[in-house]
Amino acid sequence: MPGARAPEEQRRRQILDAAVVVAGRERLDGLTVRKVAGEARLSPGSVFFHFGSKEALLLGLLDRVLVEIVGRRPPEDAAGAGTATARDALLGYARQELERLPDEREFVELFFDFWVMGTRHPAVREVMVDALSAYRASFLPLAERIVAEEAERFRGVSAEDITHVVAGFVHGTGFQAVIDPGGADVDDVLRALEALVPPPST
Amino acid sequence: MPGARAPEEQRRRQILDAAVVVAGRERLDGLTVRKVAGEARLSPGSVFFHFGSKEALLLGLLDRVLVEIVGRRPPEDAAGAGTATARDALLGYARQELERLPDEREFVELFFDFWVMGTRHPAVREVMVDALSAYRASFLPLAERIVAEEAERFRGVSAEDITHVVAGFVHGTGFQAVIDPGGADVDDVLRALEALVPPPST
DNA sequence: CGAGTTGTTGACCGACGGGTCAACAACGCT
DNA sequence: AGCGTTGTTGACCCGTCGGTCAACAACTCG
Repeated sequence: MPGARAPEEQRRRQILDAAVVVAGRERLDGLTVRKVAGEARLSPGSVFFHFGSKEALLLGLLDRVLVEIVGRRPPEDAAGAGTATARDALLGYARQELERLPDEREFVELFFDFWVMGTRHPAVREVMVDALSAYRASFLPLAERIVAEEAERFRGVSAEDITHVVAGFVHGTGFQAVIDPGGADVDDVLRALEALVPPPST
Repeated sequence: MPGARAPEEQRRRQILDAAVVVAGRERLDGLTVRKVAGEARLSPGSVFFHFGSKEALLLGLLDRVLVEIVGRRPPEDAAGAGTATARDALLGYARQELERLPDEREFVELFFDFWVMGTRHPAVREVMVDALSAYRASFLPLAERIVAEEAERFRGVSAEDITHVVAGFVHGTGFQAVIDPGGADVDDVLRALEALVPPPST
């Protein structure tokens, strides 16, 4: 029954919701416009009417994924400061990141799918690179405090460099967890990390 | 001209060589049996004759990639010992791993393609998980020396845990480099890592 | 009520992919 | 020489996918 209007922009939401469902089930390479349309109980033509192309649909989906992964950081870690040393806060941050992996597994997988896709796809790459940069920036203040707390030890090392190390560790461990869940115990790995990165000697 | 025989098993090599070329150019998702056949100057039917399915061809290609990435470790690092402390040797190992990324970029990209593919594909997953395990095992002796050198500091931490941390960092940084080459200076990041992981206090 | 606008549909198109297969060619063996 | 084995070819089958489009339906505005 053609013509059944929808309250305007809600259609885009409806379609993106369907895209999330389909991608959660079949991953990025299993996502087709037809499946998304079917999941949204619409015709393929309608999806093209609202998005114009599959690429635009994917970029819309990517935004959704990024909101879930990098956006919506728990508010307390910008502060993150409080009582602990910056080193403890940053390690706590890493712990928190790794511990939420199992819960958000679906979005994490999609995040990594887009990561690899961005390797070939310029538009996706740009969005991903920005997102990764924003991700590191979210704990840059902690890294700055670390550098400040032990100026001699971190001579010639910038806070950004430290965020790269932490992000590298978190993402690498995330990738590992995605292909081999239950392969390594998160708690054991984190304790190893804490032993490798000692607290300030002061 | 059908019937032009080839010296037996050399055809498989020829086809896999072509697969490497095609995958290097178009990545995993751009690889089709037809393109591989064309690159090898054979007909598609011939590829199916020798491999049976695209999946088998991909598994063959995966072996090639793994030989390049995890196999063929420089001989000196098993020793790796020599004069330096284990901590220095392990950090040197990480440095060596990151520095070869640009040179082997093609294979590294394919390695990560297979990594993500393994997330959905059981056969690929199994091979990848084994390869990652072998990768960590290649510097396990260094991790064991680290634990031994400072028993108190690493109480309750196994050498395997340490390899997970190092592998996580290396892979995460590798993924980052693949999507954003030239995003972070490898040398800077490594100096940050070295500052974060201090030498034994002895 | 009538005309224009905005959606909506599903058939359709062209391309392409994995896989099959009948025909055929080179070689080894007896 | 004759024959079976092993390759090799390329046309072909069939499904799917992104995208288009003519037809049509609801809603709006005059």
